[in-house]
This record gives sequence, structure tokens and C-alpha cells, in this order.
Amino acid sequence: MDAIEAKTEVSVVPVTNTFGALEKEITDPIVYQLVRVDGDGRLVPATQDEIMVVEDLLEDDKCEPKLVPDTRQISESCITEGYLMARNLFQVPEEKSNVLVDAVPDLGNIDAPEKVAVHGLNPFSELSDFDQSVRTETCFHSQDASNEDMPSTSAAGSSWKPDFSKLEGKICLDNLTVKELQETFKATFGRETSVKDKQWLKRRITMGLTNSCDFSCTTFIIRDNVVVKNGEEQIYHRVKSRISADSEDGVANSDSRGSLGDRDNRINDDADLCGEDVSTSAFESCNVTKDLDTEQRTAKRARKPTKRYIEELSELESRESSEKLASPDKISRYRFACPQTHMRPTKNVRSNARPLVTREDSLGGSGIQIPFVSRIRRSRPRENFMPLLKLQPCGMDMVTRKVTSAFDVSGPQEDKRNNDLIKSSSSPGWTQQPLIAACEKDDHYSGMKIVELDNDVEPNDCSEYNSDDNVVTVPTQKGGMRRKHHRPWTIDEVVKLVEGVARYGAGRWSEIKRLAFASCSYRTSVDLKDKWRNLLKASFVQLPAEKGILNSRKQASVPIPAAILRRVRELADMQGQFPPGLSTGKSSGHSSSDRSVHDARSGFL
DNA sequence: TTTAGGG
DNA sequence: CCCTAAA
Repeated sequence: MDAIEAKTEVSVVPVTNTFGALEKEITDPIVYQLVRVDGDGRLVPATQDEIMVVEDLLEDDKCEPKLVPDTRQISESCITEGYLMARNLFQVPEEKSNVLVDAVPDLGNIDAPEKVAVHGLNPFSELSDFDQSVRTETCFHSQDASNEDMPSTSAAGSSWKPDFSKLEGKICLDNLTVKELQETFKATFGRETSVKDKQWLKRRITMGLTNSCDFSCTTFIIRDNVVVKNGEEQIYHRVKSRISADSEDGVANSDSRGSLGDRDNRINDDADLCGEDVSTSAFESCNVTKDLDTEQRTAKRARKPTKRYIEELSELESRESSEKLASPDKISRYRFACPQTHMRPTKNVRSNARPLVTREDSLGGSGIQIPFVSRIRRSRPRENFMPLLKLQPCGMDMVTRKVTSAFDVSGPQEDKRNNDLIKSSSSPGWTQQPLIAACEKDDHYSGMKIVELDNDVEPNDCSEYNSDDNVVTVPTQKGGMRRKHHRPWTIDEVVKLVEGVARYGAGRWSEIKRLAFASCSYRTSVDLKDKWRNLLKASFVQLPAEKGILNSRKQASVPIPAAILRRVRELADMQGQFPPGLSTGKSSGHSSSDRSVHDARSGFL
């Protein structure tokens, strides 16, 4: 199980050559190669897809001194490389700060607070601002910041590692002076800083610690600008107010969501994430033997989904939300079938930021917070969606693909029902259809809204079906991009259609639809036309042999009563319609009785 | 937007 | 059923 899981992980580990280096890092003396940790611990070069995924991750961490998109991934690195975990002692080369700056060029950019302001959407900025106001008295200054400041003896150019083993008790960043913060900064990042901005320093340190592999390998965690030990955190957590706890979670999980928040400027309202999960996750992330349950919980820190993944899922859910508007009770059924996702509105502490909707996606066992991005691209979902996918079959994420296929379960069976013959109105299978259909999406549900009530014709009794008029379409993998769920025609509908044709004439499909099918919103005028065409064909095929054939062959669905077919042909004959190629002598041998009835009725034609 | 016809 | 041209 772990092996399987490991295969899907992508790790960024330092290597000594530039083989496979990401383009982004070409300028960096420290080169990272993207590898995948195989089940047996081997390092497998990453595929192009994985590289793209990681590139996505790196994009958001541009200003990060270290490439730590995910502690879990790093934990793999720890396992693989060993030295990462073993290395506890480190020295800050005080006079080598320039070298280090070179080694981590981006760090120079973040030195100035203004630079952060440019990036602006830093989750920690909100957190620290926020935390200050809710800071509790339990935060005490038990350590001198100089404890973190190590003597510097390391050689030039050697990779620097922070020493968290020196951390004992708690350190409340809020209580530190600027100087202490600067020293803490140095201990954390291994370089000096001249920034006087306490806020910025705290943010930086918090972020650095949170994103640090070495730190996550310790039993320390960060809570509310306070570095605490794992055990003590429990006690600490108890005295925290609820609202504060929310923000804490945001901090503790920021390595998995920080980049998201970075972009979206939000704070997660992680009400259901208990403190225990948070406190243990950091420790367990470096545990080699992880049972599945642990995996699930630590999955909170799983890798950030790709943009495309976010987009695709959001598109699905945007349709879900649309459907919610159209029919509130539909959503519950949909949920029943697809309980894995749920929307979660979150409030933003910042006044200048709009509330952002995220949802927790537990697909693939990873409860990743995914921002809900609404696609403003088009009013209607792209129709030629599948052709695009065909051009790029790898377009969808695996997870997304699973989602789509889940919607698609009814696809193969569809063809069985997809015949021109009409089911009897008492078809028992249909009443259960909505359960399946509820899981599918409809772009044309707008048709349901337009229910015209000028039903001056007859009391349409297709009402037994329009109670749940699921006009649903489903994006299919192959073939058509989306297909309306085949809705078998009932005899009632056929009769209405025939009568409608008789009254208004074949071709007036709009009229017939509006007047005779007012309550059957799922039948479009085109549907009527198509059905009539089929009826016509059927009638002319069956009529020559007529009466004998009707029920002789067992059809999957109930055949159209001969009487109806007869009338169809009469109408067709009368209106000059006849199936092309099947000329049965349009005005020749008819039963005169039928014709007379017909004449009387369609006199206005 | 509706109709007609092909797929 | 879907798509599209044509009106």
C-alpha cells in the first residue's frame, strides 16, 4: 500500500548535476532533479506530467527560499536521502551570507517587505495580523532567540540546514524584538536580514519553518506564531479560542495550502480539522511506516492539485451549483451519488478580500482544499469539449477522469433503450431513472423553466413523467460529447404527437410542442419532429404487412399500437408525407373509414 | 428561433 | 439524439 502510494509521489531532491533540472532552477547553483520515489525506494526520473505538476507547485513558491511544495513529498526525500533527517547540526556562516544569497537567489528578492507586498496575497500576512488580535496570554517568551542562532563554522557553499533540535519549549514570535526576530530569521534561513518589519519577519519565519523539511521532521509545530512542541501543543490548544484555532490550522497546514491561499487570499475555515491531526501530521509526515489511516489524515498536506485539476473539478461543480438553482431537490440526489465533494464557504478575515468558496475534495483520499474557480469563459459549457480532449488525451487528471467516468456509468446501457420503438407508458424502468440521471449534468435544463401554461388543447397526462423531468446530458468519453439521456416515448406522448400533427399539421413542431407538449418540457420541437419521422417510417414499414406483425415479434419495448401507426400513415398520406423511398402508394388503398374520421378531424388543414 | 434533414 | 444549414 505504501509502495503504491509512493509511486504516485513526486519528490524534489537535490542532485549534483543538472540532468533533468527544471528550467526554473537553471540559474540556481543548487539544482534539483525531479524524481519519483518508487516503491522499493529507487529514484525514478519524473515523467513530463509530473514535472508539469511540480512546476505548477513551484510557480506559487517563487519567493520561497526552499523548494518545499509539500512536506510529504519531502518526507520521501528524507527517507531516500537519509542525510536530511540525520543532519541536525548546522552552522550559520555569518560571513558567508553573500554566498548563501547567491545560492538562493530568490531570497534576495524577498528581503524587502515591499516585495512581499507585491505578491500581496500572502496567507500569512492575514494570519499574523489576525493572530495578533486574538493572541492569548498563554504565549510566553520562554526562549531567547539567540538559542536558535548557531555558531558558524560551515564551509562556504555547503548546504545550510536549520537546527531545530535547539528548539525547546515554545517561542512566541510575537514577543520577540526586531533584533531577536532577525536572529531567528537568520537561524531559520541561514542568512542575515536587515528588515525591521516585525510583521514581515514573523511571516517569513513562520513560513520558513512551516515549509521546512527539517522542521517538519521535528516534533515542533507552529501555532499562532508560536513554535511549540508537539506534546505541549495539545495543552496549548485547549486554551485557545475557537476562532484562533481556525487560523492556527491555516498556519499549520499552510505548506499544502499556502500557495493556494497565496493566490486567492483567503483563510480556510477548517472547522472539522481537529488539533490532533494538525499536531501529529508534522511528525508523522516523516514516518516511514504510514498506515492508510494516517495517510488519509496527513493527506491534508498532500500535494497541491494542478490548475487543470482545479479547473476541471470546478467546472463540474459549477454545473452542480447551476443545477442546484434549477432544482433544489436534485442536488441532494446528486450528493447521494457523489458524496465525495461538498462546497464550503469560507470567510475571509481581510476586509478587502472577497469571500472565497472552496471545497474539500477527498478524491483519491486526499482532503485537499481546492479553491473554487468559476469559469467565466463561456456562458454555456464548451460543446466541442471532447474533440479537444481527443487532441490531448492526457488533458485530464486521473482523478478527474475517474469523476467523469463515474458520471458515465449509464453510457453503455443507454443503447439498449436507444431504439425507435416506444415503451409502454407503464414502463417500470423509467420511474427509477432519475436516480441515475440525477448524477448527470444538464446544460439545457433551462428548458424546464419554460413551462407554458396556455395548455388549451387537452389535459396532458404526461404529467406523471414531468414530475421529474430530468433533461440530463452527460459528457461521454467517446462518441458524442454529451447526450441527452434517452427518454423513452410513452404511448401517451405518441398519441399526443399524432394528434398534434393532425391538428396543426406536420412541420408545425413548435406549435405542437407548445400546445400539446406544454407540460412535457423535455420534449423539444426537434424531438417531436424526430419522433414523427420515426413514426412515419415505422408506420410505412409495418402497415403493408399490417395486423399480423404487430405483436408477433417480441420487442424489447412495447411496440406502437397498430392503430396509432395507422393513423400516422393516414396523416402522412393526407399531408403529402411519405417516407422517402418507401412509396406505398400514398393515396391508394386505405380503409375508407379511417380516412373519413381523419378528414373530419383535420378539416382545417 | 424554427424547420428540415443528415448523422 | 445530436448537429447544422437554411429560412
